[in-house]
Amino acid sequence: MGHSRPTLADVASAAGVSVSTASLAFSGAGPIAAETRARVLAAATSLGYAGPNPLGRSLRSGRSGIVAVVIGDQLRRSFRDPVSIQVLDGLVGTLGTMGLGVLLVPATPGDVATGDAPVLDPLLASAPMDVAVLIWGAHSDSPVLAALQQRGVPMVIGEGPELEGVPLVGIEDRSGTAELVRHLTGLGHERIAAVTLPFGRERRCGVVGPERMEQLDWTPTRHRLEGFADAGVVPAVVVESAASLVEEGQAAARVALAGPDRPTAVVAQSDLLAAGVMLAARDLGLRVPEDVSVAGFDGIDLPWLGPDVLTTVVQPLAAKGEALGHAVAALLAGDSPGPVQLAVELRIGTTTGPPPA
Amino acid sequence: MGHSRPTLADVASAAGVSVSTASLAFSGAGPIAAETRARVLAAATSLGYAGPNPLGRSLRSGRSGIVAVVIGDQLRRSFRDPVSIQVLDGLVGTLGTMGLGVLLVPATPGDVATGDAPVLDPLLASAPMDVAVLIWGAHSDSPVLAALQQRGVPMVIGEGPELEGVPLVGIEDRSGTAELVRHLTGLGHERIAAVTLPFGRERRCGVVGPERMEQLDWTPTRHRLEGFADAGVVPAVVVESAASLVEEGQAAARVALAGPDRPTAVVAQSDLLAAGVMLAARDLGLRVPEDVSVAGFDGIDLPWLGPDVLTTVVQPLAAKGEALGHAVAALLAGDSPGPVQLAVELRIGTTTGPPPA
DNA sequence: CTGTTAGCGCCTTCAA
DNA sequence: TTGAAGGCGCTAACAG
Repeated sequence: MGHSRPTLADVASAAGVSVSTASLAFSGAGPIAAETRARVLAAATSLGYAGPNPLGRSLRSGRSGIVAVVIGDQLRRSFRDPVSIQVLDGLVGTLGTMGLGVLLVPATPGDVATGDAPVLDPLLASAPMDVAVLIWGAHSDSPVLAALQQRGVPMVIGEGPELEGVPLVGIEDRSGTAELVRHLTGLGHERIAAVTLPFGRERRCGVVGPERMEQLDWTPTRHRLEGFADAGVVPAVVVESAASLVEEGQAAARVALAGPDRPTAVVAQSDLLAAGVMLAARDLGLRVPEDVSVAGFDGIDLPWLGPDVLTTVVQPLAAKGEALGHAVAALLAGDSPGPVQLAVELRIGTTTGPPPA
Repeated sequence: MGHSRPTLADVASAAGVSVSTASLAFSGAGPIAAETRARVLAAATSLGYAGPNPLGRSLRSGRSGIVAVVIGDQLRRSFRDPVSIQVLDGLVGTLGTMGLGVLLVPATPGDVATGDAPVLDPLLASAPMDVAVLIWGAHSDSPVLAALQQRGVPMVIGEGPELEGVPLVGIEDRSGTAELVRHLTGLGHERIAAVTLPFGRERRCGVVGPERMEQLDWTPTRHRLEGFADAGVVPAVVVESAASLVEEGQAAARVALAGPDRPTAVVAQSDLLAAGVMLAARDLGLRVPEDVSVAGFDGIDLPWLGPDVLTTVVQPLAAKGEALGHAVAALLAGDSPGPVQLAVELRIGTTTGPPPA
């Protein structure tokens, strides 16, 4: 009783003005006498009024100022990867300057696995959001897309499939990989293994055969594999990983480097995977790059690789986040921005060299 | 015109019922005939109505369903650390089951450094939020605290100072460190170095003297140092790091292990720092643990440490996130939960052993 | 420059 | 079991 938080009406009456005048004093969106404004602000201070309630403002304007970022099943899986973190950082920063906040929305609920039924997190259907960003991959058949479309929430996709009316922000995965592969063939490599990112929703780890190749439903994975073909190379073996993590790369490399006709080079689709490949090579007693060359993708810091510098395709991660942010802004302004394709750069390190004689 | 999204009123009139009845059909919070309900739902589907608008619901209920998580200056700094990610994951999961979403709110704006003035991110003042969580440390004089208190937003603090009426979730940093230090003294170590987490807002890297010790304003750093005293040990040298990162630990260790009277053991206040210490030791030609013992804190996975297993104090990270989530729930339910102190566990690995003879 | 009026979409009394 | 009415806090028209 009595000590509920003051509203704009309270402030207005304390200052002896009308509510709309008080509103102007805060928003500044209209002419107001400096003295009136000061009086309103003084009244606000004395009442402990901290500014207009965002809930009222939202309802009135139809905008919440909230951008949902849809993350995979679990945060710890999606964001153990510094790649995602850096993109998110660029996004949060860009949106922040526009007064927009980022709401983390899991695609599926965190508590219990419900077996087969692809249950969606209720937040997807009920949380306030002006736009949704699918920051890292999206499967074309994802129920997430359907749910958002049903709500009429505009979307921005990072690294995903092309969808009608959905702005896309990607990088030159394909030509970047091609350039990397040409670097290796230029050094004389002929048997090159590929360690890939996940293929789709169900995560597996192991050698990819023709039938599995048909199930490939993750855009960056596909693009980066296509880069091999562009360079005129058929991988000696393709090993799929279950996630972009060091230990996954290690497991995949143990498979890729086994067998009689060992590849002389391994191209991993992420730097973390590449780091795992290096560890596996070390465990197998192989020197890098004398016995086997290793390359990655992303260009993140890996301080613990020690004296080695990974050969990799550097992608502009923060810029990707910013581009996603600008696409969001454009959408909110009523535009429908076209796809953005950011440039990558091949960085030659010390982990690639000529194949063993 | 005309194709604005349908409202509950539209659905109600299409179904031939009143708005309040239609509301009941969706919320289920009241008696309604199954047939009426079905009719409303059918009308909703045919109109493409995706459920009650969260903005209207929020204004009415006074709740946004949004929990702000205040992050440090930059995401990439705060969340490059797997420790924070795992806590955040536990928090997002727990809040998700209660229908609450997590909004990332930077403490300071991301775009430009404004020199001296400690500018706060405008989201802190204007974003909708029912509760704010300061997940990782809070300085007692932080303007963030003042801003939130001014708005009347209830807070939960992880690993921070005790504040009147603010629930705190912490771990047994102090006794955990003490136990670790006793393990080392039990092995015979007498000269033990400490590599600490940051001391406060201004990040430095280097040896800590008495005057700097007075400026210590970060709770976990302080607690973990106090653990030394509890074990009856005065560190041979205390080196402060600027962040919990591998390269920082490496830099700190280069300082700690220099000089004539080299410590025989290094206790780092995080596992990432400890990993850096190990790299530095390797660079200096020191074997671990034969020449120097190394211990950490956190218990995260470090697959690339190779055959070594780090001796460390394992803290329950996901459980910390869950505890934060439960504190939020309690606050929203009108309770004021007391402080929570989670247990830690000393895990002896292969990186600690007797000092060199 | 300031006040009046009219909702934004929803939920919750209360009465029928 | 359903309907009618009121208002959550704010802002955008318009009128003065």
